Amino acid sequence: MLDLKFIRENPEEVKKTLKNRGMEADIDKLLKLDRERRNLLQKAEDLKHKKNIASAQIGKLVGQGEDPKDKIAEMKLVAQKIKEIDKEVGEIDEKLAKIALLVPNIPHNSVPVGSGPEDNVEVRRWGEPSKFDFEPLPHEELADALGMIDFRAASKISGRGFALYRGLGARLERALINFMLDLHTSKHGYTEVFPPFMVKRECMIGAGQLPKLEDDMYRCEADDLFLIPTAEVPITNIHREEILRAKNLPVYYCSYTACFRREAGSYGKETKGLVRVHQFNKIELVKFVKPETSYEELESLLRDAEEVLQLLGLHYRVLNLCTADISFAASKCYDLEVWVPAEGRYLEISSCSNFVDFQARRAGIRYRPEKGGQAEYVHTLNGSAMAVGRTVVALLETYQQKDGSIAIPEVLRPYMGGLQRIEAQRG
RNA sequence: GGAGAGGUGGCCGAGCGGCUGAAGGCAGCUGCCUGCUAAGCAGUUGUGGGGGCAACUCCACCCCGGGUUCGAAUCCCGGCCUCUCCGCCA
Repeated sequence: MLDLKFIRENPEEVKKTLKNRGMEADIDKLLKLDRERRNLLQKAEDLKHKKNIASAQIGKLVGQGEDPKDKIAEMKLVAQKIKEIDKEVGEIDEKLAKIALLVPNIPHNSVPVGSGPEDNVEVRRWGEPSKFDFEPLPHEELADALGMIDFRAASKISGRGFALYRGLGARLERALINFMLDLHTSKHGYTEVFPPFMVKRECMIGAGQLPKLEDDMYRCEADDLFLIPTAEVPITNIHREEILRAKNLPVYYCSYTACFRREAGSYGKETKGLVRVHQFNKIELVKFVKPETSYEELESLLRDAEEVLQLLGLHYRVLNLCTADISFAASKCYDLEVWVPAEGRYLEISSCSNFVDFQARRAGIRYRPEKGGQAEYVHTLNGSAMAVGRTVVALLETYQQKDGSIAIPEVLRPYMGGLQRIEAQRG
């Protein structure tokens, strides 16, 4: 959420942002409501002032044993009037919030202006696409042939868009999770967190997922709880409505969770394999930092994420997303795209974003500066490091051998019981 | 699921219809003092919003939402959360 005062004072910039992002929100109506609201507020406050003074007088008179009947009768009317105005203000507040929650974050000036994914700017590439002297197979075929993933069983159990890992497939998934968590906790200084996978509505609003994306969420209606679409939601909300100590900043968390997405509206896209499923595993990095450091922190967050792919020896590129492509709550966002040989293209595998004070304002996460004084909103950042399922996709396709087996990268072997290669299994 | 207790400022904790934006303590800040550190003394410190160039001033906020009242942190109703005991359970 943007500061209402900021919108009031910079309506043109906000409108420009909307245009650059290809989004809509009725800023003029917002401003009109804001004016009405302040008008009414003024009236209500004058009356309240009157009431407060009169009440104090009445108290005094009663204390002196008098009976100020007239005054009480008069105040009764004033109280009635106040109630009416307050009700009106409440109605305007609701309308105002509805619009304000739909206004996206202002992009940083280093974000390229664009109208679609084609305008994203490639920042760098690491490694090279692997070369094959045979036709590389897609991951779902490899995984099936090796008995690693059973899509048929998954759909029997849960319908389309789910995966059931078995044997070394399940082991590989677990190995990747442990490898990533170990890297971030022991080398990059993140504190591991294992949060609930179901969260309350206000957490979804705080992290900026709602009200915009409700259709894409799984919701448990009886309790109004949501299955998390990413660990970002529970982790960001750890410090909701808190004032952090400056000396404790920055705070780094990393977390493994399953993620649940309905993927409403994307039927027909990427229906095969692990690329787009309703439940997947992800390691997420989340930072709470002082405002003046957040863009540096974004760069180091990005490096922490990149290191996962580098250690796994997977070719990737880094994109600086353009205004049309960065998420609603982000001011700047880098995507990591990993090379998937069978398809001969780059696949989004991580997204690293700076939200500046946007989430913090929604969620009420502040800190007290060293010198004391006013509490200020922290800046929040997060990034995937990595989406595990898509890492499996890239890994299988990149390390496939002519005989259909998969070579296991060095760093994963300790997590695979020393195994160097995945070959066809029985059962 | 049943029976109780409770949610007050950065933290702890008093208050239980008007003199309370809220005692006291801790923490923070500012002076003084002190070889340094620690301690001590004095002062000061909540958040959000409105108006004014300003000093300033007004309004709201004691978990959230309603209600009673001229007046609510204090009384009533609903919700959320926490704790204790019983039951159930991986």
